[in-house]
Amino acid sequence: MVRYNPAEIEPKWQAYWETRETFRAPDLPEGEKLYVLDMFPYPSGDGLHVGHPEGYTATDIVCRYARMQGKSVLHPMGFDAFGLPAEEHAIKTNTPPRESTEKNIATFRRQLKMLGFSYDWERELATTDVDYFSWTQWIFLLLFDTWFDADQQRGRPIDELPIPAEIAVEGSAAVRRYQDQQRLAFQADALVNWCPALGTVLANEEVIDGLSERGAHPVQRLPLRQWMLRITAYADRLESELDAVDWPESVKTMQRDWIGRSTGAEVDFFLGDQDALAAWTAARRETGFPQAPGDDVLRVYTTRPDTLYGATYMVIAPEHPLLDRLTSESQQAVVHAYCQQAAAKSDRERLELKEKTGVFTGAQAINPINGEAIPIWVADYVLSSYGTGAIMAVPAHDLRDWEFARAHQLSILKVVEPPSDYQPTKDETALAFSDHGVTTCPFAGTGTAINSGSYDGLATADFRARVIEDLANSGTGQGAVNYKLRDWLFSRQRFWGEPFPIWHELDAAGHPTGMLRAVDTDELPVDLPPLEDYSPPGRPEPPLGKAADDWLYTVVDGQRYVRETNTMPQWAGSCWYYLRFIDPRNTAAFVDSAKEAAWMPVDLYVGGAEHAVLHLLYARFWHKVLYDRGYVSTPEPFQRLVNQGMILGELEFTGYQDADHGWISATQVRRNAERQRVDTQSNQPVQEVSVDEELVVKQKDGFYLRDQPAIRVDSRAHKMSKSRGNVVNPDEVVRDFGADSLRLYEMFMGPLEATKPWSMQGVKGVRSFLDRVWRMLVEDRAETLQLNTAVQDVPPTDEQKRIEHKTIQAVTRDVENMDFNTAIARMMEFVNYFTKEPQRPSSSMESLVLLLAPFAPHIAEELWELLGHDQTLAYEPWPSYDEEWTSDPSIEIPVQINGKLRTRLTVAADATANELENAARAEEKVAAQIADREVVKVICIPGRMVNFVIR
RNA sequence: GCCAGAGUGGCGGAAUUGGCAGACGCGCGGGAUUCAAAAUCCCGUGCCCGCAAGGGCGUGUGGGUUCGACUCCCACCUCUGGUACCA
Repeated sequence: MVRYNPAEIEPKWQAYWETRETFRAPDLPEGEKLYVLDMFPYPSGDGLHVGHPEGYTATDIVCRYARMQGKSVLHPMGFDAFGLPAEEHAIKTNTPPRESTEKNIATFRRQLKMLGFSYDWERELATTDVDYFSWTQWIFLLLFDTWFDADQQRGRPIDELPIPAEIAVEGSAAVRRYQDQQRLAFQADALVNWCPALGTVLANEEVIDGLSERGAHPVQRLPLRQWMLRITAYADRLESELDAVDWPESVKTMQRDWIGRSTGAEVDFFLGDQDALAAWTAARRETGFPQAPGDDVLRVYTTRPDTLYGATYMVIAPEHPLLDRLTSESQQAVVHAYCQQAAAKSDRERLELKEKTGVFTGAQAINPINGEAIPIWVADYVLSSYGTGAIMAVPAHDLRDWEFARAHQLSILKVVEPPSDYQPTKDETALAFSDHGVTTCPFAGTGTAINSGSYDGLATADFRARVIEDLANSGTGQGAVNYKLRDWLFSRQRFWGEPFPIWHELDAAGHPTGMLRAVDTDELPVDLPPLEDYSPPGRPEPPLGKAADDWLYTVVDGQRYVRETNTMPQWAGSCWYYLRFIDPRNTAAFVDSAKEAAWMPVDLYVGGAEHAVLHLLYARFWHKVLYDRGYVSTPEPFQRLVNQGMILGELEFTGYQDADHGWISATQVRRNAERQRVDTQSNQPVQEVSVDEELVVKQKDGFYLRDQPAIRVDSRAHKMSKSRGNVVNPDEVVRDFGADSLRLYEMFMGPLEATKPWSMQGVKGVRSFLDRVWRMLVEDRAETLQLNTAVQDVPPTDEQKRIEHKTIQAVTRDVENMDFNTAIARMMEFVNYFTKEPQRPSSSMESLVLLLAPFAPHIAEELWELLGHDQTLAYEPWPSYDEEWTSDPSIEIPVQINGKLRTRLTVAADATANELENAARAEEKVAAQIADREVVKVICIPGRMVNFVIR
């Protein structure tokens, strides 16, 4: 008995591929190239998740198919291995994080190899490899050496930065400081999440609702010197160049929303007395609108400069630099108290309290459009980090300003008349109020100007254009663009990350002077130092501060320096790994230009949708800098992107119970505003309870408890999680069913991009398909491996030939479209047909084996060998089909009467409309139905259908 | 709230362009084989009425366009993901 035994044949073929280097990619592509990339995994201690092989199998099929079509394929794999879990493990066990990281990588590598993916393992890399992060540091230095030329819209070497004369005269230190301000990698104070109880700084994702994820300790926001990357300089290009890539529209939209480009104007409001206004106005007319606002004005950004006449007050953020100067003596106490309170609140808390709080500063500013003085308030609904951190409030035409004005009795002046047929939006009506029987609400749309002096009667768009021109002429404003995108906070107070290749200059007393020195590129890498202990430092400082002095300090040319002790975030390594895969062992460059130009861009990039914004935006940013500086040949790194869907746990029945464990029907459970499930009658939260399948019975509109037919339960699948206990382990699936079955099942579940639940029965199903494939070709009752006697070297019958060619056509088309589920269904049909055939032509069997090979490569290689071949099938030509054999000579078509199916008709495939109609009329059933009725119309679509419209 | 995407049998899903709804698989029912079981093979399987022939109803809900709608249009409901005062 020679049964299909994946445990035996899978390791056999994996060893074959490895020893013969079957999937080694050439340095340079020969002929048509295809670069297919998987989002490389973070090697967690839990090992591979069944979600990983979903995308990996899809790309593997694409690659194996492409090789059989004669393309040069680059298909690498590596590990995104810096990260928090390894550092936490290091702290707990006081062992270097590299140890656990390497152990985890070994597990991942074993599991990936066990699944038979056709990676070129010679190119494997981990972001934690010193050879790799040496070049990450090199790229950081390139960012450090680059400034963004806004006129040319590209990054240029810092040497080429024009130095203003007034700075040049101040000497070299001033020039260096000026340069440092313009670099793409620069330093700034930014708020960090400092957790005193844990004695460490936390990443944003480690803070939940203002408490630490671990231990739920309070977290404070502290300003700390941080490295930033000037991604905002590239905002325009990051947005517009999305047009050129073949990505899901939803991902492009998410990136555009994240970048959040808006256009409007910056306007200066004079801060002096009315008496001084004339002089200021005259001066501005002379000098024009200055680059920096100066102390005598409050600069605002607005997208609606057409509403300038409706500005009745101004608001600045609590962190605004002018706040102290603006605050009048009498208001000092309230303003101070307000700012203290605002600072204590986390961003989230600020949002949760929806009321618009704020206090008057005591100061006023003069509106340049009409010379009127309006009060300046401070309120935390204005963000310091957007625009200029100050706004002109137009309560009549901005919902937030309206709410604030209503709460603080500030005046509201209408300056835009809505179109006559305008219906207020939901949000607008929600804010309506009635006064003396008149109801008013804000209007945030566009319309016609009123109460706006000489601009009255202008449409919003025209007003906008005109007023921007007028503001520019008077030197009080100019058109401006703003982005929601912020500069990228690039440092972490962590050990397990890439060290920055930067020295800080120290003065005689050992204090930093603020001057920086880049590590020479020939001194890279800056490796991580060994530490005595990995526990948090207990101060809001990085753990690298604990390194030995010989790592921390140096002296160059008599000048003493201390190392930068922050490390880079996990995103850094994943920003450019796709380039290193092209030339992973190069010691002279991060990638050889000829190889880069030959392989780039990545033709297909597959991974989870969770990276839709950050990873993909950061990588595109780095790539554009490398492009500007001439190191890569394409403006975009990833030509085509596909997101694989999430794999959920097995389907479960979920019931709901109240606090006393009484059942509540799912029909009366809703999510409240906080996304908690509550009983709609009592408004009390309910508990989710998993219900055994046995206790559930199906009724017409859903599932109900067998014992309590009034209680409906939900039937759904949940995310896999350790706590829910529904995690599927790929090792076990391979042990029980084999890698080919796992691969095949992951592809058979449904469309690649869909979210879908796991089913172990489904795995069993595809395994029995592979068993059937095996028995179709193998004599399983024989003692030794031999071909099934039904497999014979005979030409196929016409019918067999049609099945074969139709299958090749369908599978080819489906693989091209990445519709792997239907491709597998077509192969199942082929096997269902041929297992019933007493004679199975070996040529047809070979076609099926080749079609199956990308999906289930181990069994395919084994059967290929059995069919008498002594070479791998990895480079065998993909089966071709003949159009002539993909259609049947006669077909069955439906006959409808008034659009309802009445009967079917077997006709020649090329029957004309006339022939169809006559054949249909001759059909007994049809004749009976149309006999005494008037036939109004007959629709005959050759090859499709016939429809009689009768009265 | 806003922006995407989705809703088809008991379950996963299929349906080139508006043209036979439910391919393929799971599950379930029946049968063959077997001392028996596993495995395998064969038949059936959307729901309702009917012994059957046959008929009616069916792609989240309500409406519309069309000879004909899972597919196109309008409104709504539910779910999933993203986002959150960005002036």
